[in-house]
Amino acid sequence: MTQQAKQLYDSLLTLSHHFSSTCCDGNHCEEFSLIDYLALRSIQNQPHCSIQTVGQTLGFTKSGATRVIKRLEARALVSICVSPEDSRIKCLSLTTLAEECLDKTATYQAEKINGLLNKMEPETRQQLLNGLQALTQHLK
Amino acid sequence: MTQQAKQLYDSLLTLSHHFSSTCCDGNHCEEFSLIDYLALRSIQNQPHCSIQTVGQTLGFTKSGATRVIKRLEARALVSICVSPEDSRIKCLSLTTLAEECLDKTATYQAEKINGLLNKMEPETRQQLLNGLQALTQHLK
DNA sequence: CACAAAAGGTTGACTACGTCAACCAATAGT
DNA sequence: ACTATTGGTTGACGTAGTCAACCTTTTGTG
Repeated sequence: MTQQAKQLYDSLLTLSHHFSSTCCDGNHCEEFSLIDYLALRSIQNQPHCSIQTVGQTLGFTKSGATRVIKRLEARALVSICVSPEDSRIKCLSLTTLAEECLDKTATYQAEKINGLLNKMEPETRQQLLNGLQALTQHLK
Repeated sequence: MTQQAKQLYDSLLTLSHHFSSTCCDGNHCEEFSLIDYLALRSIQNQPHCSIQTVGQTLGFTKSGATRVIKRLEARALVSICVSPEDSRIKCLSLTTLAEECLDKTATYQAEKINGLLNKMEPETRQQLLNGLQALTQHLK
């Protein structure tokens, strides 16, 4: 039982290391750190995402979040405007460049993962997917 | 199909972020970055591990590897001696402190993971484990 | 209404971490 | 012997995030 969990932990750490940076290998697309990628996705999923919201999803302080957003803005990946309701808050949104890059990256990585999955039995594959989704669900 | 892979990629990134630092929450034990933890495990698994070997398993340059080892040595987690066969090479080994910490950390994390696994069906659990191990195997 | 408290965000000083290039020492090849 | 190669170290550098202090805007209260 605990043995099972230790093996799982091992696999998870290996995977974590492997996916700690994210790219789509050239193809006129940006390369992202895991953090930057998750920040962009956080902005993508929230309608009027604030800077601190990004910080919370990443587990950063607000100053850290500011810096992440700053560099994404410098790369023309996010656009920033002031909230009409509360002028302290900044509303973040993705540029079309960012949308494209996220899409390309997801597709590229999905293909790579597909390559791995195809080496597995179809039902094992589905089981893995179900298991992982259950696991990430319970993480929250 | 690709949809499946994209979902999987999502889950993997979430997990990667979650496990990017490793601790056993006090308990008289050290807290590790993912890198430091993997470096220690690399040393643990290799009989007479050299510095560059660590660098290779982490995907670092040799200078990066030197720096990782240096800080682990400063924390009294690795001991270094010169290889009797080739005096250019340094042999790394874990101190007993490191052994203890790795063990405690693995146990602690395994318990946490067990908590998650227990929320899943027993067979789903085993399927997840099998699937993940297959996946990490194919990564190499 | 006024004024203090709270909340969003920014910035400077700092620390941690890894790369690059140049370097030293030791081994290997011829 | 003498050169090339290999393991390792170090200084200069760039990136990245924290902390604390700060500004600005909003909120809450007497």
